[in-house]
Amino acid sequence: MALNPQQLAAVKHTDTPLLVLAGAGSGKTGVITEKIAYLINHKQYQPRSIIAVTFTNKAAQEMKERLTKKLGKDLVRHLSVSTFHRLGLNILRESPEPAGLRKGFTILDQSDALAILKELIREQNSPLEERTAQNMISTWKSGFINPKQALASASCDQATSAALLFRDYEQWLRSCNSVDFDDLINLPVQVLTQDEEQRDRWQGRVRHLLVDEYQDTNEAQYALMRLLMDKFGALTVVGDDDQSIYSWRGARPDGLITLKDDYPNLRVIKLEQNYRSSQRILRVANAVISHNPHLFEKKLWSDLGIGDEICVSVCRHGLDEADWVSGQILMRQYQKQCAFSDFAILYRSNFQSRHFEKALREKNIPYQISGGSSFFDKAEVKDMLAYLKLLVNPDDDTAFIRVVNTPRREIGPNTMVKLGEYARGRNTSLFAAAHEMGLETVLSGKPLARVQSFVNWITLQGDNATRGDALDVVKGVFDDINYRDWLESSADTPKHAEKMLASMDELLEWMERLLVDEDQKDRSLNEVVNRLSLHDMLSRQDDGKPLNAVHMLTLHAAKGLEFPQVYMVGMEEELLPHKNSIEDEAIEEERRLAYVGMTRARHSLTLTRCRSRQRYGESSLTEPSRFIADMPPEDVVTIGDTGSNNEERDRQAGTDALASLRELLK
DNA sequence: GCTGCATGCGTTTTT
DNA sequence: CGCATGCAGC
Repeated sequence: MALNPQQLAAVKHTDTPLLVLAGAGSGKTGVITEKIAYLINHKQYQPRSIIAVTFTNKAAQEMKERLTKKLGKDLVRHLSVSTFHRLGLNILRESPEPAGLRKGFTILDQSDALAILKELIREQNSPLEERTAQNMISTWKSGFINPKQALASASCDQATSAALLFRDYEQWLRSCNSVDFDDLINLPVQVLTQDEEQRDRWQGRVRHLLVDEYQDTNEAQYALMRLLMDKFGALTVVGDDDQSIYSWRGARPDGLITLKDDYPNLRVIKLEQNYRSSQRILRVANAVISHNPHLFEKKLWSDLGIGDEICVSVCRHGLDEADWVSGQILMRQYQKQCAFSDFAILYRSNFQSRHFEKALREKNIPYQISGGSSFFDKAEVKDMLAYLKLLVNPDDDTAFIRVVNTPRREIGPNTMVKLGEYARGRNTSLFAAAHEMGLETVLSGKPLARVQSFVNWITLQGDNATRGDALDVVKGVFDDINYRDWLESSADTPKHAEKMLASMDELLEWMERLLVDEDQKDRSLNEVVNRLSLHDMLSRQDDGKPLNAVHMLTLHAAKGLEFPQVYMVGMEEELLPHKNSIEDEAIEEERRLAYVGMTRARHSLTLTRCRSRQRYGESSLTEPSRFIADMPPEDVVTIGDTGSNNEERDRQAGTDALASLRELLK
């Protein structure tokens, strides 16, 4: 890769902390990979002394691929390139005890955590909604506030209730030997702070830490970062305040400023040349983002030619929009003889993908949806994962409850309540409680025998899994419980059964692939389960070739990626900017989201909006997104707009009248 | 204790 | 409109 002077300066600056302010498409990932190569090839750094951190598994994966091309497999194997969460997991795995964990601990995803909160809300008769509680707890945790402090500082009833849930939630997690996503950052900080030996180990190892998408770090991640590189480490962080889109997860865009206070010898290098987009795309994107206040002045420019106008297509409704976009893709693909994978459809919310999926399928256009990983939300997949989790960590109550009666073992709610109360009273997991003699005071006869037979079976399978070939054991487990038959009999339709069996095969396929790593070394079942929990898997590719399919993703998931032709859909008020953000007056972040989306485009950018849209089955008229009005008119071509909403309004009035008539007739 | 239907409810973004 | 939860019957 040929570097421009600023990029070169960023690569060669290795002695003091460095902040690279990198605009969209300015080659920041290239700078990170080049710098890693430079450190190894010219500065004689050991690969294992370099740690690179990204925010998504996808980004980590991509960086690894680029590095492999440049440095070869042998070197890359020793490099640490991962998300913050995986890095935290690695630290915890080496030293779980100071964090109050035991080997084999489980990672709960947010739906697992939500289920726990739901149960606690029931127990405590708490007035809170699960999601609200989860958000509050997560915010506390990433700010290093413990339940006691949360309770002490609670200034309203809601905060007090949440703090009480927080207290029991933390206790529940520890007694199940489980961690949530926040713990994967928090607990390592605790370990490195308290355990001197571990701190020395890690600090002795880290010579250079590189953080991509720095604007998205939250306080906990920043603390972890500092702890890791405090002794000998040097630091390179790369970020762009205009692309900060995770403040709802605790990211602090002003962290770019804090850095300067914490590291007075910080060097700042700006990358302002964009190598991705046409001048027109950049001009429009800049016009939109210029309405935001800025921490750093930055003028992004491109010499890739003026390019085509940005097209704004106004459609009648959602189905129309999907139809139009898929038609355009089909036409352009044919005209230009380009790949389907050159196209991307970007949207604000996952639910918007529905219509597009349908339209693309109808036209036989291949597509792939990234993010919104519905796969792990499926009940059958959760069940299977719960079995795996239980083999590795029998104390995982969440998994225990999930699978204890799936398939039916005639262990019903009555038995479970008694077992649960007994376990809570002794502050142990359900699994441990089932082994205690005292359980006979609350359970007896068949129920007791059934519970004991279940836990014995789990113990046996777990032992086998740690000893023998993990895949064989797992397959054996599912055979043993006749899981295939259970799926078939529990499905409402044959079609559904087929889908569930396909999910099962897919998960087994994943496991097979994950059980053997790049070096043909066997991984433990524990490691595989961790990867599945973090959704940290190799991207699904056939024969190692990326598939030729239209990309469909959310604006959040699109960050860091680029596509020759981009369709940004649903450019309407209440979608982008999102309704909640309008209410919260948090428009700046929505504007950055729009900016991120637009700057993904290389050659062509098309925006679409609908005059009316179905919401919860009811259709209603929409307003164009305010961001469209911010674009220079001379760079924009609008099509399909009849100039007013009249026609649509009439149609809408007719539909409404018909609906109310029907309502009356009922 | 389990299966089936009906009502009611809801959608931001991710590790 | 689609999903999940809750109630009523077997």
